[in-house]
Amino acid sequence: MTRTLITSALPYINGIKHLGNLVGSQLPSDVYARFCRARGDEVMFICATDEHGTPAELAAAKAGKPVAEYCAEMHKVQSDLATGFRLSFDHFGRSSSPQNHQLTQHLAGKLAEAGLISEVSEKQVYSNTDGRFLPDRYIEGTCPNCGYDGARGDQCENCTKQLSPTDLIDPRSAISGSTDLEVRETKHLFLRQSKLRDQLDSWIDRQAGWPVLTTSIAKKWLHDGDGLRDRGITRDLDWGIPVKRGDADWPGMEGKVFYVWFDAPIEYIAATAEWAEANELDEAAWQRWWRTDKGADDVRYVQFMGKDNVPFHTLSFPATIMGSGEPWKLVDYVKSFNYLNYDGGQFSTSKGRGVFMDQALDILPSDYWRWWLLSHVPESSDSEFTWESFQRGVNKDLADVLGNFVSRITKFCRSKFGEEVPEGGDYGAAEEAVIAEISTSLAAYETHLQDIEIRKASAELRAIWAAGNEYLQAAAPWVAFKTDPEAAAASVRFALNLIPLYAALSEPFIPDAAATMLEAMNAKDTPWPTDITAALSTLKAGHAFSVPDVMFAKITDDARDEMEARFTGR
RNA sequence: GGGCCUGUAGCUCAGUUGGUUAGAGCAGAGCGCUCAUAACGCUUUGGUCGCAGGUUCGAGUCCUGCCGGGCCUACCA
Repeated sequence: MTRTLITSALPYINGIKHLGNLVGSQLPSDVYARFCRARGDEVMFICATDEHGTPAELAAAKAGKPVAEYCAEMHKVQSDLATGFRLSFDHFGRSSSPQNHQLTQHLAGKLAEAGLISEVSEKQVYSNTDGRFLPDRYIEGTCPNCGYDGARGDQCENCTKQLSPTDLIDPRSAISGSTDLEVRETKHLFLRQSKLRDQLDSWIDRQAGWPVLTTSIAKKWLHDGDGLRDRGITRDLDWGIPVKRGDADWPGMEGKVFYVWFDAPIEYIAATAEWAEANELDEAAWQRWWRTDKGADDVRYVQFMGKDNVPFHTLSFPATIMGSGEPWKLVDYVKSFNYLNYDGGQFSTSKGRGVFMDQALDILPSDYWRWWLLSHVPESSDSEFTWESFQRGVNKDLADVLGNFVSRITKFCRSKFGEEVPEGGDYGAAEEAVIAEISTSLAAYETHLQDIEIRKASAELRAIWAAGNEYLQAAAPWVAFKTDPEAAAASVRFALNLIPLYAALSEPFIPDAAATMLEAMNAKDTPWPTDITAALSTLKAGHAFSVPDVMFAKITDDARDEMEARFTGR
């Protein structure tokens, strides 16, 4: 049996994510996971909250809560939203888990043993008022280049000049506004990625078929300037994984924690260990997914992420894995996405611009969002959410093409033959033609899903739905019924059989509607089809069904205008 | 500044290693149907493929330059 390990980039803990975050990783990874499962793969689908770092500490402070408590609450919120969107994670973990602490410290120890960790002393800005070191972008001041007074310590947003915090005139803390800042010496661990550059480079070269977006970003980092730079993997923070070499203390690193980008990808592995524990399984149960010496050599590992995450997944994390000298599973395919914009601009948390996951579910069921977002997923370039496009896509594809098909054939059957599959007549040339057409489409659909070409897959799925309406229109059982009821019965039987087929094929995209269709057709165990002829003969004469409620209500113009006004932001 | 991506019908996008008359969905127009969520089906109007050169028997596809949009640029994550 094919074994597929799938991870989605970890959503950061400091708030509810917007639709752009959702469509850039979790949603497409869910489609792929569901498809792999339906096809019969053994799947491990992992995600988690990314909980460490300065923004988490600040968000907790703003909420007036201890950071551990804040993170626990937000994890619950994000976990519930994942459920709301039907994200079918086998485990939704936390990067703050004991498993991740242990594994992160273990890997750091191995890297140190391999000579891939160096200690570097550097000067950083410390805020006495805030009682913390400030990352570059948390320092604001006046730009020495253009005079803009809101410039950040890493870059001036106004003139785009790259800065360092000490360049700023009248620097202040972006957190408190305090000017009581000083430069302090602090020691940090660096991952010596540069020593692994050639190994990483040739590894990337061997990955034929990765998206250009993925490889071009990796190549840029490998070859830009002096090549891949070493990277600091520790921070002066309270909240995080304490710096240790395995179980042992790390002299000189007391009070420091690992950098979130060091521990976050390790959480993919640790979350699988969390899954094992949650299911009362032993270590071997998760190790067979991650240790090539313990069964993971036949696993195919696919990662999903937004483009901003690519360097960490193609370079830093592989460097950690390779450098450890231990047989951990490396990723086989890195699927990356561009961004989804909101009506001519970016989604903005601070400006309240755009739709966030909790708001979306308040407005409409998850299938509506899943369908539109997935059929517009930003694969080749950034894409854009507009209410008009959302309304059109949902109304046309879901309500008119799929929903109305189910509605028209079940209601017609009920009125002429009752709520059971009618008897009589045989399939003929018309049915054979549809079978041939859907067989061809199915092959294309599966190819696109295998290749993780989500947009193309959605277009193919839609074409399969449309084939049902085309068939009904040509067969016209409402006409045949008057002169040849047997022929009408055969047509109706055939069309009814399309419903469970559609449900099985649609499940990766719209799982709730798929379940509704199967329930209505009294066909809950319908498998992924391998033979369309057989699939369309599954429901026999006399098989009882019920007419489902309207599956997708249309979005009216008024409702659309209302939502548009509500989410414009300020 | 550097790098990468992108510009194809009114809109959203496909267009394999260059190969005849550039495709799909939506929107528009016409016709048909009346089972259905005024839904469905059929037909059809739209494109000097961003601009200008070049290579080639042949360029949407390759090369150069220019113009527009976007992203990344390593201490936010």
